[in-house]
Amino acid sequence: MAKTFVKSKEMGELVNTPSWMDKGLCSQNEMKEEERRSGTYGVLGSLTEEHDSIEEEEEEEEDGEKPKRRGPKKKKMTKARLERFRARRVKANARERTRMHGLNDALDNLRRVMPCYSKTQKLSKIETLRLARNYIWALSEVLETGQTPEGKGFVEMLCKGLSQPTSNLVAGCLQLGPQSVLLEKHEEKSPICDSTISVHNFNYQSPGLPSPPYGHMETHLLHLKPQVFKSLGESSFGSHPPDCSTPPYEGPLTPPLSISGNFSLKQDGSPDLEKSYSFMSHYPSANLSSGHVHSAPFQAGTSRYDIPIDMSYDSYPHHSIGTQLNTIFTD
DNA sequence: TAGGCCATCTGGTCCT
DNA sequence: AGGACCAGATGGCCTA
Repeated sequence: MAKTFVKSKEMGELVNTPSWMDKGLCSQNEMKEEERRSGTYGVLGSLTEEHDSIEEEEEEEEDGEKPKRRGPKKKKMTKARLERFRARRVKANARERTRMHGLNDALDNLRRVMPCYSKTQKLSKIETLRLARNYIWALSEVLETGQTPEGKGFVEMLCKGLSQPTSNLVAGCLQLGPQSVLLEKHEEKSPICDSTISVHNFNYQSPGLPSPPYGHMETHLLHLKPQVFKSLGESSFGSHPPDCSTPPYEGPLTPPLSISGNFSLKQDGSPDLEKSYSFMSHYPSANLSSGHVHSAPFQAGTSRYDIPIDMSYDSYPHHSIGTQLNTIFTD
């Protein structure tokens, strides 16, 4: 169990055993437990030369005949200094924790405005960033070319460079019709068991949305100028896929689906992030029992994100999406 | 059990 | 001097 204690490269020169080893502890975790018990969490692990120098200092005080060292004299680490050092370290640890929590909160906020937000299937950090990049890129394409975001190319763009599970998740989310208002408690339920899903008709009419990306994929498009919508017809993203320059991870592209989104709007038309729904809740039990449920055709059954898909869309307000979906699936 | 993901601690560096 | 930021190390948890 005891792992080799490897300090960072700078600390690699130290030959002293770490304090938690001195204490006969098997691991840093045991050390942490010890520190928690003793109220010195984050302190015992901070083996430093300063720490060592305390003992040297005490030795020197006892042994006055020791030859003096050359070079810059190291500051003596008195007990008071050590206490200050420890206090500093504890404060720094707390700040670092806070900082990382802030970073994680920001990532959570980012997840919420992604087209496949789900509390039950959280995207990893790296996948969140990749999807965000793709999302920006895809929406930019919509703005520039005026092409429909309902085409396969759009989903291809979103999934570019994503891992297979994330691609499944995104595709699973986007291939469903625009229904939205789902309370958070629904998100905790299994889609199979959830029979209380309400469908919200999506007819948002413009104006004062804050800067994107807030809301549903179509909500984003409502920011576009009317002439852009005029040209929304058959998707042609697939015909000239934008150059995705630098994904460090080039996962396989997944077959595209149609899109919807996952945000609901408040009465006044502003996005209601609190009610953003989970993709897991997209599947009304009526459809699940009506024989229209299929697995997503992305290595179905091999992913933990595999989800059932209602291909009929009979119950969804946007029949065009359902029609397009059927076309895509029958390709 | 291996691998992915994550939280935390830590020391170094840069900036105010 | 102290804080922010960063990257390396480590161990826990979870899943295939």
